[in-house]
Amino acid sequence: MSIHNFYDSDTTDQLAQQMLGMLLTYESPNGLVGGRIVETEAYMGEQDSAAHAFQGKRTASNEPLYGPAGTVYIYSIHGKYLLDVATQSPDEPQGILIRAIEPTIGQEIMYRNRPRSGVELTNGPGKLMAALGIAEKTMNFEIIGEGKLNIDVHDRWQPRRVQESGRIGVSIGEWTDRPLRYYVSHNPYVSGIKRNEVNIANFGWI
DNA sequence: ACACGGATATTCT
DNA sequence: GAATATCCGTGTA
Repeated sequence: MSIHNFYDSDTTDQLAQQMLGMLLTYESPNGLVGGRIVETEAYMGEQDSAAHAFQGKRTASNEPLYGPAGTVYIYSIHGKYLLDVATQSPDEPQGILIRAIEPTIGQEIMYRNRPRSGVELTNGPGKLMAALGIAEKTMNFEIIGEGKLNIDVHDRWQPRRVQESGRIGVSIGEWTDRPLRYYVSHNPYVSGIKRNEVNIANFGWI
């Protein structure tokens, strides 16, 4: 197995865009669940004022960011659990936050995990983790694809258009307005998308 | 002990 | 739509 993989094959912002459409799956105790990635954010490491590793900040909880490309980084905020994948070489603490998925596998299981209607199932980073049924950090330091969490880089739906914007919840430093959030234009599972932006016919896929 | 955050739910005009 | 209320793990003290 090579030490190089998708997660160090390009700059982190480029990787975040390329992840849109990929199939994310989790072999949960209740069965296989997952869906298509429709929204991501890139965090560019020590120089990025919004990143957990800004200025080299390194603690027990953000340590997975310093792991090799593809390391799972689950962290909690406001009592929720969020999913990141570390990018670039070890000790280069960049990463990508998975912000929303369009559910395609095990939807019944996910609606049981998170009893909300429609897009409310997975249209946010904490929501999608609750839907998958992940509420702990035990998968930290695993390499994505080597455990129960997987992102299939070869199984990718093609977005008609990729849209970018500033990152959500980021309000400090000069990186606040950098367009490092990416989403599938017109997809209903994108967080905060307006109803009249949704393309009900194709959900924004080719 | 305590303040706060890469969020979400609820409660209003 | 916008303004709270609440979530609880984490970092610093």
